[in-house]
Amino acid sequence: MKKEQKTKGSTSDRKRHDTISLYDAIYDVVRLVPRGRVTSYGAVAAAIGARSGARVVGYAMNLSHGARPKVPAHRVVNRIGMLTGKHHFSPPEQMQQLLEKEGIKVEADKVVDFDKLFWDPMEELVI
DNA sequence: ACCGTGACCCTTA
DNA sequence: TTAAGGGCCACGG
Repeated sequence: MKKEQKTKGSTSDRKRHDTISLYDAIYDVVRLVPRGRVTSYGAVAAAIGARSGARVVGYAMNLSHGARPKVPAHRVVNRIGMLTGKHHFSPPEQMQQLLEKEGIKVEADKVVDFDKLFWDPMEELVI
């Protein structure tokens, strides 16, 4: 895959993931999301310590289309519980369908009781 | 190597 | 209260 191109010697310890890619960490965290629960992009970003922000997480999700094992991108929503990425699914309704299949209710492209169903990866990482 | 784009989030008016 | 703008980083062309 990607090798470390150290053109600059002063990389310092900015990245904690030298051997693995940032995307791998993101996928791993997302895969940790239990069935029937949801999380947010910001939570994942914070979990991996990516100050890059939630934006990169969303971008990673976009590439997770062909990631193996399958990445439950449908369980990842924005911080208000809105299905911002639904439009990117094969059929846009697919995301909502998958959520409903897991017992999650969705209304107006928003996860019902998002606050209760919210799953913070950080809590699991602490253990 | 530079520029534009993006499944976001936070601060300020 | 709602609305708007800026900022952050990574990837593709």
